[in-house]
Amino acid sequence: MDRVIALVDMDCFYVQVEQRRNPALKGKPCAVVQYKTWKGGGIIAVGYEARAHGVTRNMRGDEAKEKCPDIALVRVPENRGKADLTRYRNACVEVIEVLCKFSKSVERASVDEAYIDLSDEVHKRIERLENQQISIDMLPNTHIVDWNINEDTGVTDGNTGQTEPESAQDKRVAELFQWLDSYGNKEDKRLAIGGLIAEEMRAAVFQETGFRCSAGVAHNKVLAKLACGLHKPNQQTILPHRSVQKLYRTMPINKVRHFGGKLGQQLQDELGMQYMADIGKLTLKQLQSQLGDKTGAWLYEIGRGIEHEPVRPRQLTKSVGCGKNFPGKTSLATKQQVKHWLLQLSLEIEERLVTELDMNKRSAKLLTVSVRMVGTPPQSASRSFKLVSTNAESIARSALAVIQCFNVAGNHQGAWSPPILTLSLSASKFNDTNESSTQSATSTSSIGSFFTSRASSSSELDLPGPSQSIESRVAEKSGHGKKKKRNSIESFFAPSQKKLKTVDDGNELKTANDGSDNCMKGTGSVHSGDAANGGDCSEITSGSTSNVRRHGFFASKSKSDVCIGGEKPMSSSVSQQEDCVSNTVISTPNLDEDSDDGDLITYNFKTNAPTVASESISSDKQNNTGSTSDGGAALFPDDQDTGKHVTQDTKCDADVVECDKCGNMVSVWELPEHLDFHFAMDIQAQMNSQPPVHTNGVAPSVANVGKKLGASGKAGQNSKKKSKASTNSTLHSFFKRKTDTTF
DNA sequence: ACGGTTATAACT
DNA sequence: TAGTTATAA
Repeated sequence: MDRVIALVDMDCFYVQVEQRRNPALKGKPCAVVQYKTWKGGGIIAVGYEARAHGVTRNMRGDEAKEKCPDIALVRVPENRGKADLTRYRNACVEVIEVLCKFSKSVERASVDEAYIDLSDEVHKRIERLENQQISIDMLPNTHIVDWNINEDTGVTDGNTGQTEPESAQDKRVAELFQWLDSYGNKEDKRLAIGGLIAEEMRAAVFQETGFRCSAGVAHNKVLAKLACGLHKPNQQTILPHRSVQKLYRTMPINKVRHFGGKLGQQLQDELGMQYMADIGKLTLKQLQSQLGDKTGAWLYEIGRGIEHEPVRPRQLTKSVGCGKNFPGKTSLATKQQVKHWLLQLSLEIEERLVTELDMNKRSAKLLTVSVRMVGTPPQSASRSFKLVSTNAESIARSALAVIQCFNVAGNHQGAWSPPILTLSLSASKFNDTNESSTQSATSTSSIGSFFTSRASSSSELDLPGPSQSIESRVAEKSGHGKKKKRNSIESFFAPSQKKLKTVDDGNELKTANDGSDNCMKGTGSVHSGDAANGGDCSEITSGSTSNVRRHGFFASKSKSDVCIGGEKPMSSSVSQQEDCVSNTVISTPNLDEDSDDGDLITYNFKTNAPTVASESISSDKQNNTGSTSDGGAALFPDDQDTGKHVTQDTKCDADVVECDKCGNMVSVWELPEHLDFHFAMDIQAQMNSQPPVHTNGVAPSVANVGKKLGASGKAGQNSKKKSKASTNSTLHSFFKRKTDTTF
C-alpha cells in the first residue's frame, strides 16, 4: 500500500488508430481484421459500437458482418505477405511519450497498455497541495470501487428506478462523493490523487494523440489492471484497499491477471475455488503446500490485495520479433517455402532492427528462431544464434541452418517434413551501441591490426547502421584476452560488405547492407569445456580484403578448421547436440554440391556443434524430429541438392538478388557461394598478376583453409578436387565449375 | 483456421 | 549462466 499504481489501457486501440487515420470511420461500428480471405479475416480489435452488436474479437470477419451488417472492417497492413503491426507500435510510442511526462517509471506492458508508478508524483502533490480538497469535478471520469454499492455493469441494484444513463452517472457521483467524504486514511487519499493524475494523463493522451483510454488506479499492478477493466471505454476506476475484499467476493478467479491460464484452472479444479475471495480463505501453509512456497506466498498476499511486482521503467521492448502462422493445409511442407518465409520474416526483422539502431541506438545480440510443427499435439521448438548482422539474407541463412535439424524429410525432393505451422524470429539481448562502439578493436597484434583496419575501412563504404554495430561488437569482444587474435583471423574470412539490390518477387527493391554471416561466432577453443560456455563465443568480425561479400566457402572452412564455434548455435543444450556429429572437423561441403541454399552452413553446423560438452539428454520433450540423435552424417545429409537443384532452385525461388559484381540474378540462398566465386576470382587475378607472397599470415591462412577443406572434403568425388584447393589449379577448377553450373 | 507479439518463470 | 520451453497476457 506504499505505492500508487496506474494501468492505462487504450480502448480498442487498433480501431482507434484506424479511425484516426480515416475519420470517416469515427462513430461507426468497426473492427480491425488481418487477412481477408479466410472467412473474412481474423478480428483483432473491435470498436465499442460494434461490440454493442455482439461482435467480438476471436470472431471472423464474416461472422461480424452477420452480427453487424454495417460494420466497417479495416485490414491490418500487409507487408511481405504477412501482417505488419508497425502502425500500431508507432501509435503506442506516441502514447508512451505522453505518459512519460507524468512519471519516470512507465512500463510499456503491451502495445496498448502501460503501468505507471505514480507514487513519487503523488507524494510531490501532497506536499504541495497539502490540505487542498479534492473535488468531484476534478475526477470527471472516475469511478470508485466502494464497499456498499454493487459494482459490475448495469445490474440494477433495485434501488432507484431512474433512467440508465442518469442513474449510472448519479451512482458514480454518489459513490465518489461518499468516498471522498469518508476516507480518512492516507492511502485512500493518495489513491485519490493518483486518480487525479490519471485523469490528467488520459486527458493529455487524448489531447496529444487523439486516442481515448481507460485507467485503473490501485496500490499494485494486479489491482490496477483489475480496476481498469471495471469501467471501460474512456473512464477510470480507483480501487481502494478497503474495497478489495468486497470486489473479490464476486470476482471470478480467471478474470484476474496471472489467473487466466493454468494457474486459475488449477485453483478451480484442484482447490474448488471460484472467486478471488476463496484464495484468502486458505492459510499460507495450505497455499504453499498446494502450490509451492513461492506461488503459495504470492497467492496468500494477492488474496489480501497485496502484491509487490514493481513497475519496471521501460518504454522499449526487450525483443523485436515477428512470425506467421501457416495453419492447416497452408503449412510449409517444402524447403522452398520455408526459405521463402524465413527470408520474408528476416526482411521485417532487419527493417525493424535498423530502425531500432537508428531510433534507439541499440542492437540485438541474439536471434531466436521458433517453429511449431505438425504433430499430435503440434510440436514447438526454438533455436537461437548470435546475431552479428542485421542483414536479412544473413539472418535467413542462419535461421535456416539452425532449424534444418527439424526437417526429417528425405533430403532430396526439397520436402520439409513435419510441416511447419508457425515460423517466427525474435531478436533480443539488446545492447546500447552508444558507448561500446567508439573504443575500436585495439588489437595490438600485427595481424590483428592489419585485418582490423581493413575491416573498418571497408565498412565505411556501407550503410551506417549495421556496419557500425558490427564494429562496435568487435571492439567489445576484443576486449578480453586471447580471443582477440582469433577475431582477427576470423575477420579475414568473415564477409565484407557489399550492397546488393534485392528483388523481392519482382515487386520491391531493397538494399541489403553488409553480408556478415550470422551464426558465425567462434569460441575459438576446441575443447568442449570452452565451447559449452555458450555465450562466450567470440564473434566473427567483418573484415574484407575485397569489396566482395563472402561467407559460405571460406567462412565455413575457417569454422570447421579452427573449430570456431561456427554455426553452432548458442551453446549446448540438448537438442542441438543431437544434430551434431562430433567436433571433429568433418568434411565441409563445398561449393560444388551444396550450392543449393546456404545449406552449406547447416552442414558445418552439424559438424561443429558438438564441441559442446556432451551432456544431457534431458527431456527433449516429444521432439520427434531431430531427436533421433543419429549422430551420423546420414541424418541430415544436408541436402546436398547438387548442381541441378541449384539451377532449378534459383529459377523457382523468387528470392533473388542482383549481384553487383556480375549483374546476374542469384538466389539469395546462394549468394555466399556466389560471392565466394567473385572473391576467389579476385584472388586468382592477384596471384596471376604478382608473385605469391606467403609471408605474414594472409596467404598462409588461405592456403591452410584450402587444405583442411580438402582433407575433410565431404564425400568421395569432390573431396578430391577440394584437396587441392590451395593451389591455383584448384581455384581454377572451382571457378570453372561454378561458372558452368551457375551461369 | 485465435494471429502476432512480448514478457517472465521454470527447467536443465 | 544461459538456452529452451511453458505460461500468460
